[in-house]
Amino acid sequence: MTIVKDPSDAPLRAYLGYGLKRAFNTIQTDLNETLRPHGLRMISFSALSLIGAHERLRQSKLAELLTIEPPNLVVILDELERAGLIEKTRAMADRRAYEISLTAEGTKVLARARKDVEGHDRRMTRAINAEDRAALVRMLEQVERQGSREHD
Amino acid sequence: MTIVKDPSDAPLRAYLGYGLKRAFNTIQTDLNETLRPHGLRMISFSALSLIGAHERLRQSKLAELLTIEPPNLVVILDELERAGLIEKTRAMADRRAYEISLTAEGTKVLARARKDVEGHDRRMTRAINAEDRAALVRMLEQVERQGSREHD
DNA sequence: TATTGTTATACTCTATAACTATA
DNA sequence: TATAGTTATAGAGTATAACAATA
Repeated sequence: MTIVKDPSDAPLRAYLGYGLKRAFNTIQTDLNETLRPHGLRMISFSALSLIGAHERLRQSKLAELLTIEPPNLVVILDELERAGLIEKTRAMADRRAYEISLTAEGTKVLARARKDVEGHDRRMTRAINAEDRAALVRMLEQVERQGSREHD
Repeated sequence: MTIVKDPSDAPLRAYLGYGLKRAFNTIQTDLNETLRPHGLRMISFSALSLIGAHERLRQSKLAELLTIEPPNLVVILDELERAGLIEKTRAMADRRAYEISLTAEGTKVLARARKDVEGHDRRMTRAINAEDRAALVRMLEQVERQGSREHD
């Protein structure tokens, strides 16, 4: 086991964004390795989870929840549809819109992937106790909200 | 001021990577806006800071500190050199290597940019007190280290 | 032979403009 | 006229292979 203790980047460690970027890169790499066997990546796993959590989810609503632009969601949904994990059906109320739902296969893949993601998550936060971890998640949400405010 | 309270992504809020990604996206957007007037972006500001903190920094060492691949650093340094902020001189000890240092102009730009980055940082962490903020930074470092370990 | 830095290249993520079909 | 979804495209960020100069 090797822990790098080089303090040469100390001047940057003072900024939250620097640590955030490095922690995120670490987690993203590990998460994508975790999801690859399931044919998923971070963003498509997120999409699949949200589709599983909502009845007849609108594509526009999903893009909003994922905070991605609609054109980028199209590619992700094409991927999930080709893999047989989701279905898109025209909304009865508005024939422009699509309602997205999991297929039986999608439900199975999501359950399996979720187990591995939970393992990944435990691995990444092994050194942090439950209370601190909850505080960490709460603070990250505060940072996220801070950026969506006007400079008030 | 608007705070989004839509709990529709609750199933994903359980995973650290999800919150980390969202917080990082928020910070990166704000930081890049902060740095644009200085002709810098997150990665080039980081490079400039490290060059300023080390005498005759080797290009290979800088890539390692920034955790980026050497080919990607070439582009960043070209950018900083064209802007007149850094100088590359051949190392006397090893004529393959370059030693990077700030120009007088680079020193000035770095000082000005750093002030704005500190403002950005205070803005992003306004809702978090000093003690919690220190804990946040420490936990992010733990997460980063966790990923660089073998699965032990 | 190995290492420093470079070139060329490719893949992912993100963002915008312009289009289509419906409303 | 406006909205839901799409197509095409472009810009970042990141990664690898192959090369030149030097060790």
